[in-house]
Amino acid sequence: MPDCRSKRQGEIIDHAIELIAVGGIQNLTIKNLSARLGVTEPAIYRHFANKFEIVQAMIASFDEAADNEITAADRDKDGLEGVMAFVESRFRLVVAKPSLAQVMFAEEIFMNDAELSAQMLGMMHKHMGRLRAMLLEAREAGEVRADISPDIMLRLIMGPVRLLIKQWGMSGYGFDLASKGRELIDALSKTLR
Amino acid sequence: MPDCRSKRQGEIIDHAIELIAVGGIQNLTIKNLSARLGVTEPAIYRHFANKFEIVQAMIASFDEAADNEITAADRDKDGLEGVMAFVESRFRLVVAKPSLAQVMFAEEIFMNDAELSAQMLGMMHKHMGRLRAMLLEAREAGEVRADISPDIMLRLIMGPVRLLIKQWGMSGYGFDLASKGRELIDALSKTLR
Amino acid sequence: MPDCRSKRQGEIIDHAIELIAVGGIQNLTIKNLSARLGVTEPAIYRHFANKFEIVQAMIASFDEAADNEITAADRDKDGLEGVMAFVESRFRLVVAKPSLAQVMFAEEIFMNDAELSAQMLGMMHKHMGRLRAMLLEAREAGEVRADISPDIMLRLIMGPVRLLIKQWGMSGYGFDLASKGRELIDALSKTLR
Amino acid sequence: MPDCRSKRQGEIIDHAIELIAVGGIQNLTIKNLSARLGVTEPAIYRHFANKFEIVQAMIASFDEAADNEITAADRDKDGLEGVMAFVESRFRLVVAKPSLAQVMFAEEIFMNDAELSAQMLGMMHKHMGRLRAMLLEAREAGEVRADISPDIMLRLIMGPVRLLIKQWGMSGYGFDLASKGRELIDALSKTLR
DNA sequence: TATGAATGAGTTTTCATTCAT
DNA sequence: CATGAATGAAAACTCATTCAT
Repeated sequence: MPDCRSKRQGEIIDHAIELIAVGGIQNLTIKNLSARLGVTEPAIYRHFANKFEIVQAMIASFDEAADNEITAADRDKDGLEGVMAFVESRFRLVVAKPSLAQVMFAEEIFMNDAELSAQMLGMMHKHMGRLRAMLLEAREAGEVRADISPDIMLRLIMGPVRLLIKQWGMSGYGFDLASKGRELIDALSKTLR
Repeated sequence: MPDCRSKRQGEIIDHAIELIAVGGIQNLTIKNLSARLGVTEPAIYRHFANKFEIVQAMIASFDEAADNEITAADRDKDGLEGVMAFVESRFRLVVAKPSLAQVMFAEEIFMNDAELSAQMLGMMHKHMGRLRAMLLEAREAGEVRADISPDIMLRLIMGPVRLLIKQWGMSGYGFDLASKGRELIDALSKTLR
Repeated sequence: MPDCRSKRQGEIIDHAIELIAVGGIQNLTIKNLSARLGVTEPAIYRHFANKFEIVQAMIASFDEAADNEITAADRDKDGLEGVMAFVESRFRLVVAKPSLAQVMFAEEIFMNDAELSAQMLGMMHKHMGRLRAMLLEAREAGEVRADISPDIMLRLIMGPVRLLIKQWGMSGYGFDLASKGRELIDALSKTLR
Repeated sequence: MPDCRSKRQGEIIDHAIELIAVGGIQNLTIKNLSARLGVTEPAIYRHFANKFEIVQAMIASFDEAADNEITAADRDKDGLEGVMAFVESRFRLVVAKPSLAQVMFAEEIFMNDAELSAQMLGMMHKHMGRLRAMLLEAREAGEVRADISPDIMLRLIMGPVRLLIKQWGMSGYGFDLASKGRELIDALSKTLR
């Protein structure tokens, strides 16, 4: 639903993400935000009722961004192929918008507020749920080994993906994530089959 | 070296960790800290020059805690056995002090300050370096598969470990980490051999 | 250049001077300042980034005030006449804005900060330099005695001027500075010729 | 009355003077003072009931120091000779204890507190009174010109003395005060006779 | 005579937010 | 749609001082 969001709101969210990427949530202040936008602080309140709503909209935008990155073709895939398409889309996502690397998988950033924390957790669960469904298909189709519970296998997949993306962010985007990502996907294929 | 730290300083650090575990760095204020200790705010400054030094000492304490958790027996182990002993010690560590689960692997918490950020990154690199050395031994001894680069294999191991610990923390310690940890270690043994 | 300063900034500076005049720099607190202005403390920070900048602007304003007090006519004068016009302008200045009496010549007030201290010293040197130039003219023109070095004569002039102004301030403006000033100028004329 | 003051009290006062000389009264804190003395803060309170008493004792010590600097021989002198002996003793005083240069004549330092302010003013008046008496003698003896009121002449003398000492302090003792002082005394003799 | 630990009151400054224009 | 001016609350930290030991 990018329709329910004005152009200016989108800009605010983008700058908010970048502020967090650069200096953590402590860096996300209305002052810093307005400075980046080149407006005064009260101007922000023309577009969002308060800071909470900005952060909320920001978290919602992660979901959207993730969804948009999964192509129509990918949506048809299932089983192990679907799992891998999902993982690939994560890498494409952060390569396209690097500041997401430090924010998207850092649930602890929003620990501050119970509601935001729940929203992040819900998102994580939702994505994990989608993955798990595909993984179960793969398992029934015999595409992946059956001696590891889907629960654990989920972590064997997403753990390294998240760690690689986090390290990329922390390194200041200091290596080629796309190629490292392909390597990782390759390794996952080898070990899980 | 806990000798360089007074009893009171240790208490302050413990409470600081718990404050962050509960509500993120935004929750680590001198006010909250002193309230938990049952003293007034200025009392904190008898023990640390400023907030920065508290956080710094806190990060240093992670290192110590991790070191202390690796038993003498573990230190003799090498190769794949050493890797698994390392991973096991991580689980033991957070089980013994659960609040570490939300803090130890959350490098983004300290993004705020370049120096603290570097300190966390350095710690991560140090631990990863130790693991990599053992992994190379395991590889030469033929204990692990050779078709995956040690670099990637490192992430295949620590990624899931970190994710499991994080999920345990986010769930409010809602599942048995020790048993899930054993399951994970088992799965890693199966896939990497 | 009062153009670079907003109306509100000018007010803040004026109140800052008066606070120092009444109770020294220890009396110049954001709290006292805002109370005098009838606003809350944070309101000050809309007009100055921090306390240091207030004091800096205050010192700069001394310079301006002094410059403005020297009339166009005075600027044309040179030699001994110029010197005396300069001295007279000092008296006019503090009579017009008495709180300056306790602040303008009290370099030690700003000892606290090296930069402010240097700024005050620089101002003193600048004014002394102007005086010295006129004094040298007077000397060459034979208007003043030649058996005293210009360096020392400078102090013979400004020392008493500063002391008189200081005493006026310390006395709570308890005597007629204008008439005492004229007396002093008269005495200087007699002794230096 | 140095008898009524313990050795430790004298040390505290000396360090207090130096703290002010270096960074103004804002630099005179119990913390800084105890740090210089190499003791903890409460230790100070063994020797003085509170900060106010330290500053009061410090001001009293100026008086003493000034008195001690006037030699027995000088005390016999009167008239212009007495005046000049007084002035010379001022220069000897600050040369012997340079930190006094920034404190002794800076009445505004104690503006903060009415009582201390009055104490400083009283000291100034006392010294000026002594000088005035000698100046009147000199006048009656025809040693100094009679066309300048003693009041003004007092300022013609002490103004330059104070300014020279202040400049010496502000310059970081960057010139030879003794020789400049002699030059000044010489100039005063020439102009006032 | 000194220390370790603490405190109440205050410091400068930042934060999210409001409101009249 | 945006600004200038402000605010209540809270942040980190400092200050003089106290008290048990």
